[in-house]
Amino acid sequence: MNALKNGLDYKQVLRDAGLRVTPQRASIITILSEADDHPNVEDLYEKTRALDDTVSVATVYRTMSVLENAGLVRKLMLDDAPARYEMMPQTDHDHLVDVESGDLVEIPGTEIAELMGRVAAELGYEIVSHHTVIRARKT
Amino acid sequence: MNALKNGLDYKQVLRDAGLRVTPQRASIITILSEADDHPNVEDLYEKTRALDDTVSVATVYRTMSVLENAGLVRKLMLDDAPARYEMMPQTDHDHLVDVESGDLVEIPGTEIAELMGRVAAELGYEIVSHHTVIRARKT
DNA sequence: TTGTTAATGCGAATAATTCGCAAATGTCAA
DNA sequence: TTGACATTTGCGAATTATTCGCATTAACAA
Repeated sequence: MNALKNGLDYKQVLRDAGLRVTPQRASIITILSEADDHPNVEDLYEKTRALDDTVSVATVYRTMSVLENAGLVRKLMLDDAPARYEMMPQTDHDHLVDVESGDLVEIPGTEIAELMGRVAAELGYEIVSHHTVIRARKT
Repeated sequence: MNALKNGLDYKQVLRDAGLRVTPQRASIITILSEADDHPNVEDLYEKTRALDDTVSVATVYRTMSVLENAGLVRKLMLDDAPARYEMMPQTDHDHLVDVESGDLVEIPGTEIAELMGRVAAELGYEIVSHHTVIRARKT
């Protein structure tokens, strides 16, 4: 009953990490979890406010940071825009930025992840995470 | 004789792009071209100053931006640190960040680039550029 | 050589993010 | 249940990378 759309029980994850389950965190996580785009802090702040006007921008920032460390959230740094966030996807994926429109497209599949694992292994490393960003234009 | 270590004649590239060849740009490009790490603006500014004290930080920023648009320089945005730069490599490569030490390792080879091209094509796009960052730890 | 226009240095401005602090609140042990 | 206490919060101020405005300088085409 605490499970998000992605199947994660965030309350459990927070507690397991020794973190507290606060209403602000719950609200922010709900909003991020329901977003189908990749919101930045401003987006998150505004949408969360509509649901719970006790949250401040600072808390959105702090929550993103906390959730990222807990492995629940992925931070996307693209171009020079403010950071965007997404719930850590169960099926990993990468991103393609349409350079004309600025649209962000998700690249499905495991092919990229597999290659990354192989490449890292060849260099004597084990992957913690990887992220590919392709900038492209429609053909 | 104007060719950099990577074989590019930057004066020609600048002129072809309708840009002027200024001493400040020359100094900055020399420094960046000789760097074997991936300097940020502060690094570049300090090293360039030792060679040419007419450059200002603003010009380093502007030069990086200009060179990036001209396709001579690649900007690396990793984590939350200030942007780093490298001369556009003739043999494309990606990067691996050692999460323990913060070291930045270059991943050689064309395998990644090839996969990216294929993946983009499947989505109906042609690649402008791509960049993969792997965060990993030594095994 | 000269006129045009891009490029520069300087310092101020901006924008995203972080911080300091006092008040509030989740959690755990009794 | 209650209390104690460390975490978390809101607020606004501080920080920091980067950009801008503007007057001056200098590249380069004619």
